[in-house]
Amino acid sequence: MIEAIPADVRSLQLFEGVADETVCNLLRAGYDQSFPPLVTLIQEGAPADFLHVVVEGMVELFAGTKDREATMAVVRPISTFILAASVRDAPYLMSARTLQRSRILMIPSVNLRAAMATDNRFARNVVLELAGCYRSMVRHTKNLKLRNTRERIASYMLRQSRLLGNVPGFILPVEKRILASYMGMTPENLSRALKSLAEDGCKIDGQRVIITDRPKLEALAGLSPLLDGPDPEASQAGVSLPLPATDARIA
Amino acid sequence: MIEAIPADVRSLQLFEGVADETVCNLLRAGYDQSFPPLVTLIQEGAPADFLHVVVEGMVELFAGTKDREATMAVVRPISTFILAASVRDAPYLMSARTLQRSRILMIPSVNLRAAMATDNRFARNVVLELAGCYRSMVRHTKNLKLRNTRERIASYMLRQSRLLGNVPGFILPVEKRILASYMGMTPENLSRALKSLAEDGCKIDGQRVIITDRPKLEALAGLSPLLDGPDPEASQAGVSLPLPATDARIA
DNA sequence: CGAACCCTTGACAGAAATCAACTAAGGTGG
DNA sequence: CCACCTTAGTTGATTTCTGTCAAGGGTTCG
Repeated sequence: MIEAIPADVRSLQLFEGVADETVCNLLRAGYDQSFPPLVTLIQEGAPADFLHVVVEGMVELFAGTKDREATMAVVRPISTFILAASVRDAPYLMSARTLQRSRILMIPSVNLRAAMATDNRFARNVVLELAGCYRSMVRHTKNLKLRNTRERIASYMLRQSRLLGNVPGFILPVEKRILASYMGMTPENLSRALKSLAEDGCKIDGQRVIITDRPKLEALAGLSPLLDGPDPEASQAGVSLPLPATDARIA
Repeated sequence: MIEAIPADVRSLQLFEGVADETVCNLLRAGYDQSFPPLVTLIQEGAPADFLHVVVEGMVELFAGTKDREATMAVVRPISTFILAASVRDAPYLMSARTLQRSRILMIPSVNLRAAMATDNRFARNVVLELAGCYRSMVRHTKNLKLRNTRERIASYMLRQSRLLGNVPGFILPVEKRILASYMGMTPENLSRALKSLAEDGCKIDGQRVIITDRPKLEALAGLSPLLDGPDPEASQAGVSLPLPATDARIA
């Protein structure tokens, strides 16, 4: 299995500069599995026995009470998730389910912590990764508190555009109902708000998004590098397309 | 100055089990200063040159756009803040100001990172601290997304009560307007909601809070260990009184 | 004593959730 | 291949919630 995931997983920021021995030990202890869509990988509240890495596919992190549910992030390759619970040996605070057929690498938390103890560079990489996750969550929270729905949507569209190289058009990477939940609104509200954004420089047709008036949209979003970040930083940066993916840009 | 902060700072989780030499180096490189109330310690967007530690007093972390502002957390002794920006050498995502006269220990980020490189135990402590901060922020976000205003307030009151040992009565640790901002609502709304909570088992008179019907209040809050956490975990766990403070409990 | 400032209260406007109905697309099984 | 079912998305009507504006009480501090 080490041979099966050579470049992709090895190129994780988490493993950058780390001794091959450390990485190999982690990978040997881990499991590499494929899951169909809509499989629950993690139940919030369960003990965090494994660090998860999305190698292929797409995973939703969500949380809920008995009658409500909220999407917290969508993780795309190659990224880790629930690192914090793993290193603390604490219960998961979020559940995870596959949105597509996904290939997941699972590394036992025990081995993760052992690797941190023996390999200082790896420990520091974990620090950087966690700090990125933290900052990503801070941004998300700031977004929720400081912007209203239309502003959140506008900023999301601009962020997507930037991730693809400031393209004027792209395809939404996830279903709208998930987007709505991620941004803290109902699907109905998202639908209406999307329609109304046409007046502010952003037209939506199905999954296709076209930014028709960037300055106007930026004015609405009140775009700020502190809220939206010039850098992706974290692996789980939210509901985003972190890579200039093959077919996401449409214009 | 090392002599001036022996037990308190040394007892930080961050320094637990760390070699005296590492700690001394960090403290020698740091500055220990007192600030009057309402001094801005950190401006969001500025480079993170120092890790900050609240030794005495109280510090508010907040974020804002030009016309809006939101309290993100209130930090009380003995706790660190903006650790994530420090280790990543990235701009602060939040501003910080003193709410009371406060004693702040500032450790240069450069030294922090150097200590991580030379002392593995310290690096792992940073991991744990950051993971705690992350989880704390996740909880805060879940709170915002999954509960409405009255539920958020009810759960806050129950959490405060628990931190003081499940006392039925206590004094609010911060001004209501800050509480309101922290919980994502306007002061007017908080005021009205607090009044209405009398029907649900929680009476408020000025700064004094008395839980009159705990089961009823818990039912309203939908209290769950995953949302509210049995453990404080992070140093900046929000707007809370993490210690059984001298005069906070009133009943 | 006056000036801020926090908090509260009321009236109102605006935003968002809810409920319900309908369309469209994709998958299943006959 | 088609009828059927499920589900995402949209739209409209309505209610509920929340923010805004305005005013007044109380406290602290110079």
